[in-house]
Amino acid sequence: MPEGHTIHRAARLHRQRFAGQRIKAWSPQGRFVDGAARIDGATLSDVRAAGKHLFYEFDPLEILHIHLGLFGRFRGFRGDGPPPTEGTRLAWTDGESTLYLAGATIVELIDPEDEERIRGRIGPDPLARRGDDLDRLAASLSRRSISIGAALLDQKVVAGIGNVYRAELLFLVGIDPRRPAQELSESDVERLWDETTRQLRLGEKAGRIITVDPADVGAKSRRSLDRSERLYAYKRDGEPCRRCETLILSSEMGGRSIWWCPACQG
DNA sequence: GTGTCATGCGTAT
DNA sequence: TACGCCTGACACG
Repeated sequence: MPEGHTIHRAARLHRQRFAGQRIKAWSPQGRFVDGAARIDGATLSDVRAAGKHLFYEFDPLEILHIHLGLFGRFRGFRGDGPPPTEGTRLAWTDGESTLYLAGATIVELIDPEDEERIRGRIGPDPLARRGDDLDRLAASLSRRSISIGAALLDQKVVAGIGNVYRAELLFLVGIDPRRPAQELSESDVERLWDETTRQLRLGEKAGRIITVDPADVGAKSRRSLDRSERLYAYKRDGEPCRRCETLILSSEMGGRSIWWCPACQG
């Protein structure tokens, strides 16, 4: 569900499916009636993702800003699809496909300047790489007197990482989440950023988070991994590390639970 | 049916 | 640090 990979995937799929199409929009739940009326009959011209934010641009110009929060979810259907659930805030169709959105924290129409403001307050996005990302990340980490585990959940540090990726990425690069962000070496930061980019790209493609190397669980391919085999650390407290059998630990960090292997993540 | 939990985040204290 | 907000899935009786 909604970490950065989900958001970028939604942008890509919705652009493919609906860009250039005239949209009929409504709000089954009734909490976005006015907004839906403003995009009803407009043509979707572009869909952009930035970290965990989505921006849908319409012609005549309207910008729909969506943030899925913890529970937000899209559901897409060929044709009309089933009736929307009670919580469906926004529904639209172009006649060929139907899209439902429920549970999102933010569903609003904004001005272009608002989009810029939102983009300006988030950090480098591993799924929208720019040349200076690594420098921005290193500079940002060197300024923070918090643990790397807490830093990774801060969207100003990296835009798009959530609680699953934070645990998994730190496992993959062998860094203890409790280590002070400032103390990471240049090469630690570089490895972390490369792994972040790699994993989010894989997640965007697959539509789910799978970080485990199939060889570590005796499987042949990533696709064949069972749901219970896809992650190394997240929610595995008390279970043996998939690489060294040491029991996975957990604690609170940055207001959320985190899990790590005390042996692999020195 | 009820209770709990969740891949988020802003605001109040 | 706590709480509220958004919804739905699943465990439990």
